[in-house]
Formats: sequence, C-alpha cells, structure tokens
Amino acid sequence: MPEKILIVDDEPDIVNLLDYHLTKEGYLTKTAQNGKEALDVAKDFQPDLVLLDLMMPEMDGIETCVEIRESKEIKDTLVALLTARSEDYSQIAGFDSGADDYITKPIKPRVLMSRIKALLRRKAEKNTDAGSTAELFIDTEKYVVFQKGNELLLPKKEFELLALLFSKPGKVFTRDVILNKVWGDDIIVGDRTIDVHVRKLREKLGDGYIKTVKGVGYKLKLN
Amino acid sequence: MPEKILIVDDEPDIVNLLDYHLTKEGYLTKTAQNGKEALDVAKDFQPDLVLLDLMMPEMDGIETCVEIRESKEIKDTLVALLTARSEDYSQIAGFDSGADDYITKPIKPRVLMSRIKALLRRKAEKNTDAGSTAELFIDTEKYVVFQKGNELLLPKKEFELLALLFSKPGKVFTRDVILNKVWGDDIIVGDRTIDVHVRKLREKLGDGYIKTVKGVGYKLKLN
DNA sequence: TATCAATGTTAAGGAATTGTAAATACCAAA
DNA sequence: TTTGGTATTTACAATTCCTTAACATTGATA
Repeated sequence: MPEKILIVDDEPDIVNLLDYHLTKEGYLTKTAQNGKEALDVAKDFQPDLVLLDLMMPEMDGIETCVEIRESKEIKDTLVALLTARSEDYSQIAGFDSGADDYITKPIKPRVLMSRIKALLRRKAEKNTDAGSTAELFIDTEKYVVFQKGNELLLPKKEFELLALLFSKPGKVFTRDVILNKVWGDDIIVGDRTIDVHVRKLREKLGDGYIKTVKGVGYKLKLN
Repeated sequence: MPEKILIVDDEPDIVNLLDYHLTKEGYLTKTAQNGKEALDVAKDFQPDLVLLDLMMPEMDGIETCVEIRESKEIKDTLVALLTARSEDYSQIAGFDSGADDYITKPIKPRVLMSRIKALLRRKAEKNTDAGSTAELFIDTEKYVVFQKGNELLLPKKEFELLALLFSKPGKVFTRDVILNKVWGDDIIVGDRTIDVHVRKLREKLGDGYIKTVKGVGYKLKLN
C-alpha cells in the first residue's frame, strides 16, 4: 500500500516539482492550491502526510494545520510545513500549531525525500506499539499524580516513593536509598515494606511503570 | 540509537523539567549543575547535544561552550544555549562562541523538542557516511545497556561484569581481577562461574564483543 | 599432531530476592 | 472511643538469578 501524500501550495511550479519527485518515489499524491481545498481533499483522501506551504492566500499553512488537527475526519495525518528560510518566528508558531516537522525552502529534493521517509517511518513505529505512552506527571505541592490526565490521589508514603522514582526516571534506586529518602535515616522497617508499597502503586498505576531490577532496586520507566 | 543529551543548568527545577521531557522522548540524558561539571561529564558521556544554560555561577554558558569547542576529547557535540528572552547581546556572543543554536526561556517543551529534533537530524544527515555512533553504551545509573539503540536489561552480575570490561575497552581483565571486582574479595565461587556469565552476555550481545585471551582473561572489543 | 590445561556449553537445583494477600498496628479526625 | 484510612508486618508463594557439575571443545606447547 503506497503511502498517501497531499501537497498544498499556491504556486503551481512548486506543486508540480513536489508531485513529480514524490510520485517517482512511489508515493500516491494529490494536490491542492489552498488551505480550504486542502481540507476538503484531505477528508476523502485520508493522506498519511500533508505537505503544507506556510504562505498561502486565503488560509495560510498554520491556520490550515490547526484545522486539520481539530478536524475529526482527518486522522493520523502528519503535517509538514514548508517555510522560507529564516522565518524563525513562523517556525515556532508552526510547531505550536501542531505540525510534525518543517522543511525550509528552497527545497532540495533529496533532503525532502529523506525527511519524508523519516517522518513516515516514525509514524509507522508509533502505530505498532500500542498506547504505551501513558503520561505521568507529579505535582509535589498538591500531593497529586496525573496519569493520562486523570487525577490520582495517593497516600503519603506511596506518593513520596513515586516522587522519588519520578525525580530521575530510568535511574535505579536501591532499597537503601529508598529507605533513606522516603522513610528517613533512623527509622527501621521490615524487608517487605517497600515491596508492599510498590505493589500498591502498581495496583493503582497499572503495571509497566515501576520496574524491578533484581538485586539492585526499582526504577520508573517512562515511555 | 538513543541520542545522548547533556543538560547543564544550575537550577535543579529546570534540569528536572528538561530531563523529564527528554527522557520521555527517548533520549538518554545526563545532567550537570555547572560548566566545570559539564565538561567532566561530557568527556565520558560523549553527548550528541549539550543543552547549556547561559547564566551560571562559576563558569557561564559561553565560557563552557568555548571550552567544549576547544576540548579534543569532546567530539561531534552540538551545543544549544538556553538564554532568557531578550538577552540579545548574549545571543550573538553565544553564536560567536560556537554554539549551534540558542533557545529562549521560558522553555516551551514542544518547541524545545522540535528544535532538538531538528538539530540532531541535521547532525545525523552529516554523519550518515560513517558509523559514528558507538554501538554499545552502558548506563550504570540506570542499570541498562544500549546496543545499537536497543535497551538491554541485564541481571546484576552480568551487568557488573560487562560494566567492568566496558570501563576499559580493550584491556584484558584477568579472572582474579574479575572475581575481586564483581564478586568481592571474600566470596569463593567455582571455576566455571565466570565463563557461564560470559556465555550469557555473549548470548545477549552477540559474539564479537567479549574476547577471550586464553591463559589471561577477557576483554571487550568495541568495533 | 597429541596432549592437557584452559575455556565453552548446557541443564538443573538451590539460594536469594521479590511478589502477594491477609492480618495487625497505627493514627488522626469525629 | 470509634472509625476509616494508611502503614507495617507476617507468612508464604513465585520468580529470577546464580552456581555447580558434567561433559565438550579449544588451542598452545612439547
């Protein structure tokens, strides 16, 4: 199944150039001359990627990009903005608009191709691993954890343990360190105390966050 | 191939914020609190990119950047300076110091990410010819080994053995030394124990990494 | 090339570590 | 004092990891 790319630019020369190269590479293309047309076409065409010129009459690239992102009929589409070099401000605004990449003009076909390949590859990768990216965020002031946007209330010890692990995701914290930081130097608790708290956290967060490194300690795994 | 980023800022909050986002995106990070520390860490870590705060006590970002550029141990590293908005003069000075980009605070994560991606992508394009990325990397803090980009989880003993060999690639470690460093002075284990662990490492890493020097010991061969 | 010590290989048992459920202890608020 | 939630302990289960033992293979050296 060839991947579908929608090319949007008001200058026919550029559209043709891009169309030529992309077709030659085996992509399936459609074109549009402005943002409005692009949206219409995209709804039917369901492209994998939209190449969007920033400067266009009527509806510019950023506007169009925002609309694409808000549209429910256009799913899973990557957007790459084409910008004139040195439009730094535009670049930033472009990313805030939800674009996945920007490509500066003048366009060098080879560079463009590798960019596009990279983008589509990343997209393919994302779609293979199921919703593994579950956001986790900690508010140490409010003693609250946000998981995928949901607020999660944790008891003190559980929270402190999670906060410790969260302070350096990926780093392994040994049981000693955990005891020191969460329980304090002088307090002595049994062997299984930490495990039980880990257990409760896993119960609430789901597995896949806290990893055991046997003989060493625990760590938080984001991603 | 997780790309390595060194974060340097004297404010722990900012370091943590950046660390969090970058880790989440799959980068491999290390942190430092000032320029001096940064240089030390960078020599070992060999980051692909250094995020460098401009305003730091002791040695500021520009100084640090200049030192990085002059250091022969730190190769192929991009430097991005973090500056407060409107420090126009500094920005210019920053570029003169050899920085590859500057990023203004307050930091917007998405903008930061796209900048970083763009920087690293450009770098990657330059380096496509040579296999410049070391294909084995050990993170003792995270108890993790990266091999050609894949994370590899190793049990404690295997990890420690590999870490020992990795600490001086090419050097031959005798069995005595290995026993002392990994198992400890007082613990006595049988003849075949080391071999078995080597075996398991070879199983996981593939052959060609750990070489036997018969009658002497083992060594790690990188490339 | 024949020898033999060093190393490779495999599978299995046991040791150490961690997981888990339930019971108990704690503690602050009503 | 009771209550409800939290924290810790207990006792046992489950799991992973380490080590060993038995045997195979290698490679330096006579």
